[in-house]
Amino acid sequence: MAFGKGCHLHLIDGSAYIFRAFHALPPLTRKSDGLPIGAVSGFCNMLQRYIDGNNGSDAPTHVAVIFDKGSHTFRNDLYDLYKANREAMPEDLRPQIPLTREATRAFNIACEEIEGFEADDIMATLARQAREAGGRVTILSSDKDLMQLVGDGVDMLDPMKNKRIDREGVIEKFGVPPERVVDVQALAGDSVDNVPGAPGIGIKTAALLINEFGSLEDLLDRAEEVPQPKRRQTLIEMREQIELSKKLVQLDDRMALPFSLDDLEVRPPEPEKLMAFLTQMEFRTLTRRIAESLGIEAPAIPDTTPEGANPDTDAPPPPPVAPEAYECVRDMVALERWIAQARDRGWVAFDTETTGLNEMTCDLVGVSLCVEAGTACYVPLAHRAPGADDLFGSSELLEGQIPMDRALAALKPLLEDPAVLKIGQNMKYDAKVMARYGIRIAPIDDTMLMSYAMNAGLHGHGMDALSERYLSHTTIPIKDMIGSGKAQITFDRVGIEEATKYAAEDADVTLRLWQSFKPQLHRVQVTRVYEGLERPLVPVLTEMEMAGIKVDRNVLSRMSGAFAQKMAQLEEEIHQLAGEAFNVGSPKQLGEILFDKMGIEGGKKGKTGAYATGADILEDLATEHELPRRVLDWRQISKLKSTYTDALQDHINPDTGRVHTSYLIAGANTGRLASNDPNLQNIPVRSEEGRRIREAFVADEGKVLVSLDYSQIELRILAHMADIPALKEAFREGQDIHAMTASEMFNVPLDQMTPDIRRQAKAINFGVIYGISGFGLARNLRIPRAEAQGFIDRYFERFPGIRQYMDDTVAFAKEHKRVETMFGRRIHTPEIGAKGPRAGFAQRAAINAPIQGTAADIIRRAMIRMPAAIAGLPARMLLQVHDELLFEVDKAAAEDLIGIARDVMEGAAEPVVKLDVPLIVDAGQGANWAEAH
DNA sequence: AAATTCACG
DNA sequence: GACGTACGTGAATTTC
Repeated sequence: MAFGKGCHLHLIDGSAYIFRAFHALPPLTRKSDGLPIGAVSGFCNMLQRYIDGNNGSDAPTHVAVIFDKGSHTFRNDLYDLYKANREAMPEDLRPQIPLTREATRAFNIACEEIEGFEADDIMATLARQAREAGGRVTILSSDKDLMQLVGDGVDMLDPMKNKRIDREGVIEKFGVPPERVVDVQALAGDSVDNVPGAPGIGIKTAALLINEFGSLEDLLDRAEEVPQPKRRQTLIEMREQIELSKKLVQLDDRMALPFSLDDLEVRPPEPEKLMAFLTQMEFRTLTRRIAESLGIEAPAIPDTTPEGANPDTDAPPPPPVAPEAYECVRDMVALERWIAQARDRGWVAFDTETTGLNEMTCDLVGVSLCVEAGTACYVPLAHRAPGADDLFGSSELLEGQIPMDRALAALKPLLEDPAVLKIGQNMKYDAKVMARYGIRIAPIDDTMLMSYAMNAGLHGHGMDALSERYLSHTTIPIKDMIGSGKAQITFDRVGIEEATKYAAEDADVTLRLWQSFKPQLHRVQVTRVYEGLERPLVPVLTEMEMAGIKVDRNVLSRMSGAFAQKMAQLEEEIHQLAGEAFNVGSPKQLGEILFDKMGIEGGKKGKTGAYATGADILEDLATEHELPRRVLDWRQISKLKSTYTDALQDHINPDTGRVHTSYLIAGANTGRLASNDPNLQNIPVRSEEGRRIREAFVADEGKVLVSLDYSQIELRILAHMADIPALKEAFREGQDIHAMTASEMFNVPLDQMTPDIRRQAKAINFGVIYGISGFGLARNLRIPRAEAQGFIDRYFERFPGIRQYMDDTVAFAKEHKRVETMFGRRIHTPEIGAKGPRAGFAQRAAINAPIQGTAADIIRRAMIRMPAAIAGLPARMLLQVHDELLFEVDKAAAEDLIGIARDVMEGAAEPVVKLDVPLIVDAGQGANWAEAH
């Protein structure tokens, strides 16, 4: 039936339905795989209720559900801050968006959306068309932005309150009739959509003014006549902003639509299609109820699926990975098609190929995208002919590649689109590479971090291993592309066809892993860990790593020279003492000199049969002999020179003059970060000589380095977790914890404490954190083993809760094959049931992990909150060293920074965890890291 | 590539 | 009665 006189059009505001459904309902997940499904369920319920309510005389002849699509509309072109303060879509809602489209179609209701337009504009256009054709319109929404459409033959219906809004209702709400609503909105502005309006004027004042002057235009033209001086001034000065606001709130009812009113005719339900969708969603009650109302038998829904099953129980299994099938994207038309597909889905797996492993120095060679298992492409951007170098080591780009700038310009809106989730494996790498090309990828998911949150301690989290383990698929080795060793080439020299298979496979595998992991996160109950402690760290670390820290090459190079001299001198003395020249750096040769030639008592070690010559052994020998002392000195300097003063210089980035480390988020089993390339978490500090290396880490001109570190954080956590009243009390009183321990253990009053007794207690305190043993403590303190064991026994007697904690933790580990931090991070302990020496090892690791891991979680929380907290200061967070954060800040703002950052760190456990002991942060500042620490 | 050593928390 | 032995990392060097 053609739309015309007597017809009645219903327009359903789909996006409003979804958000209502999402926020009104408790989170609900699909039983078989944990897919969040609450909003879809609520959405279906609302649609069903809508259909049930349509039996009256007022039933529609035409109906459509209208959705928003894309985040960029013509309003963003008018005003780039339009809807800028809108919060990101909740993670659990995102995957449900496409499902609501499916649901609408399953109900056999027309479902319309147009890229780059808001649903409101489509509804405005349809409403106008319907009126002009002589029909009536009802808009099912409560959105006040739509009230401007109400009028002769058009009204609104709030589906939740079942309240009809007509002309009178609009006047009640806005104080003006519908045709003046935009004028009021233009003046009042809208904080939700970030429409500026006129400052100081709200809806009430706006309505007053519009009623008095007749229209916005008249008001602005005759603003001089407004009696209130402040108001008058605002209207005159802000005229442009007000006019812009009107353009933002004015709906476009003249859109060109690719469909007509006739296409929206009400269609009878198709029970099979609807039932298929509802059962796939596993809506038991809803399926039964709708089946009843349709007068058919409700299909059975399988109860549940086995662990590790494919998430889409009703969907066919994904196709096997087939690298030959991947598309190579060589022109803009094809690229735009892929981008559109990604937008349609709301997610895309993304991967970059580069010329190296260092994100700060490598060049982008190509990117790959995957929108569905098996449907992936590679976009080559900078491949070159193999070997055909010119004098400067470069060659012409190969034909058939989209120019880099054009491709990136097309990809940027997608990669930055808040409505499209970008899925990666180790996304920090890709985020850093793309950031150097001016693209800030967001929002993201990361399969490496998902694996880490679920399976830390069980296996590694690299893509090849994950693919093997969870997809039973062996990925193409990178060696097949670039070779290895001396003949290794960079990825830009790999043939484009070969590269397509390799690169697109990575994106394909990443997407498949994501589809498998995403529902598992819920099932395993680590969603909070992943979303709260892993994923948010990616942008924070990206910023820190790209900021880098300034290192003074001259300081290092001067020290290097001095070290070389000292080493040469020591080497000569060592050779003389040995009576022959040998390589002091060779433990094997040193062992032979010491134990064979010089005949010192000592033993072989390990299956290699080599003598052990570690520092502790040489330390013992040093009391009797001179040579070992010199070797120890030589080794210390050699270490400082090779690892620090020399190697560090090679890490100074020529472009920035700074050193950019890279943090591994999923490196350490306990939740700690690890730093590499270079490791800036092990810069010397314990020895006076080594400490001076920190003088080379400097603040930029006009700035200082600020260091804040948690005091005794692991002992505090132990005191809380093991619930030791004496320790908790001591921390609350701000006492010297090691002196207190010594006093308790050895019955020495605090005022008679000696440094030596305190030192022993300190060693015991640390030993407890590591899972103490008599042997280990004896070796550490260099005392007889029996005496060490005596200390431990006494410690457990004085603090019986410690033993209890250790026993409980090991028992928990044995039962669950894992332990947990206070924030729910899981650390697996597969070796806990082992026999022999490995048993003790696994038990100590299990005892230590919750303590070390909880401390790691706390500083992660501080780091995640830090950027927002210090946003107003001229400061940057540069480094994390487990319990320390290092900042660079303008001199004048150093104290402000210390105050704010300290508050963030000391309060980082809250509100999730309330510790019985305070967290205390010490701070320092200076021109270099040695001074700041 | 493995083993050894040593820097850090 | 013997086994080994403090927790977590990364990097440079030598040796196989």
